Amino acid sequence: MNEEMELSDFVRDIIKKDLAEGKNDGRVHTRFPPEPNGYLHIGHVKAFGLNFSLAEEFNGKCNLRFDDTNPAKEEDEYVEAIKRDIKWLGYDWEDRLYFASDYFAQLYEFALVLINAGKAYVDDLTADEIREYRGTLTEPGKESPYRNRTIVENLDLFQRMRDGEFENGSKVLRAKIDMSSPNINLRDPVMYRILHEHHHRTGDKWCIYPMYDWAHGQSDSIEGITHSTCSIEFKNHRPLYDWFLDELDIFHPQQIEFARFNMTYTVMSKRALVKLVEGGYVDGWDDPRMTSLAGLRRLGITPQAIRKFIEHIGVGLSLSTIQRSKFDHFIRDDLNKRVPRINCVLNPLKVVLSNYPEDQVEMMEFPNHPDDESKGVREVPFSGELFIDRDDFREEPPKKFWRLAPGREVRLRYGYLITCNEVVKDDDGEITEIRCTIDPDTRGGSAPDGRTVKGTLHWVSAPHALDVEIRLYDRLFNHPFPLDVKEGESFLDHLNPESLQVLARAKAEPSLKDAKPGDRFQFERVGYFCVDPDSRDDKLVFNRTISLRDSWAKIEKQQG
RNA sequence: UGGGGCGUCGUCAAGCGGUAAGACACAGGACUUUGGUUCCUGCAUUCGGAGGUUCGAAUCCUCCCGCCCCAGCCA
Repeated sequence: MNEEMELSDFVRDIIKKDLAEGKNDGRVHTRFPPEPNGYLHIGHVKAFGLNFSLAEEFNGKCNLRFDDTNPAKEEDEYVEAIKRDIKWLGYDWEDRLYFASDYFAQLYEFALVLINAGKAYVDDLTADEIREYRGTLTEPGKESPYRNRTIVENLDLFQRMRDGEFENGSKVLRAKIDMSSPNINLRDPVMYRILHEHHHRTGDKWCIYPMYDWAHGQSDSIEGITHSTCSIEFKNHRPLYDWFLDELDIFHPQQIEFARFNMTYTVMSKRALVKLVEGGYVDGWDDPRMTSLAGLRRLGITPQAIRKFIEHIGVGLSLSTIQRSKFDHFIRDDLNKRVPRINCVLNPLKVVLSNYPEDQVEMMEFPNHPDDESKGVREVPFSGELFIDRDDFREEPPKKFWRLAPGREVRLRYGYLITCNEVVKDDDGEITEIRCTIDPDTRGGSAPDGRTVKGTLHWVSAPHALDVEIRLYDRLFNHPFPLDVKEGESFLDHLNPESLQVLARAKAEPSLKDAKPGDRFQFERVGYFCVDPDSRDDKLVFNRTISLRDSWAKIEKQQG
């Protein structure tokens, strides 16, 4: 497999062409412009991954710029969370951290230029009136009665808007373009609104705030951005983006739109994510079931897996819904290569080895990774009382069940071959333990006579086992398209009631004793797990990142 | 029904007039001290539909159909 494969898509084609033509003196400068009003989720990685990767690939730069033009929704908490998440993915804006609010003064000067050119005016219409005057999708709008105020009057009014003389909503500054344009964005768009609101960075210095359309292109221009990518819903805004830059006659970056993506069994809209958090359906923004980067991190997914996944879904203009299985593939693929193996029994079943010398303990050698010797080996204690998983024993084994059953011989991985001879039950008929005998000639797990067994089980020595808590996370929704709802339903109706199952009494091998939050392991034959920050010294908590592929489960399901 | 965008395997996605890459998923098989990994094999005579241009069309033209976005003083 070619790991260094060169990425190719229409955005990169545009840049290659620009470079070939010597545009922008050969510079490539991108930016990622999030609004600090929430946490980043996996969908955002497509956007910032693209921008930072473009800079890396074409020897350019990528800025991080917070688009903080609406003080009502923005907070420093989000600024910090967003920076943390981008860094976690391995991207670096170096010293180029900017805020649209850094440009408020400059933007104000630009507005004066447009007013002086007769291209912007102060409008006294109310929000409702502006909506009425705008027309509809099929009917043209009509001009505001304030549209032809003199330049002097506009200058005076705009100054007084800035000085705080007027109430919220009483006036706006609008661009004078074309009220009958088929593109509604060009029907005299609002450039500034009055908002007597405290801004997370500029405090109370301003009471007029620029709208996205007025701030964005000019901010790009100020930073010398050459290629300004954004999602496809801004396609209709590009004529406006271009209009402002052309009227101002300043450096003109190129806006390039691309499509977002959706993923099955999950929601990615900020609105939906907020609802999940605020409604208490999940435990905060970093709940491991969330597609927020904070959640994926806590689940144990690696940044490398996320990057690979994003690279593989491509960049285009069509809205796609990626199957969750594709993401799962990249999660497993990365973890498999990266993570050490360990033994952990999720649902313990006691196994007593009747012919194993009492009180004897042997240290068995386990490789930490079956395909990577450099990861070394470790010693694991073996004794006469063990735990195996309840799933690995059946009193009446179905067809194709290779694991332990009365009279059956199986291998304890890197231990011994054992045969089950007795099943012990309590008064309710519940199996409490099974009694087996070992073949003492099979230490390490292979028989000198060459006989083979089909089943190999993982195990933990009972007296040495660590008690750990396991949180089995599953998909948050049980519907592939949670947002597809019938009348009167909500996406919340598609919540999977079994998305979290806690196993409080799992048994892990002692090697895990010094594991720290964030450490990842493969529990052999089970799945990939990550130590949760909720862990305490006396009790480790593990989150299941993802299970191993399980072909036995498939067979069993087919058998009914 | 105004404007803009998109329609290629179940899902993503290459392709840009020369005769349908790749990935995931799925189905077989090999190997295996993880029913994991790995490795083979199979998986669109056909590109939303219908016409047309051409020696030749997923690629060009015409018409039609479907899906998405836009009427915030949100971004």
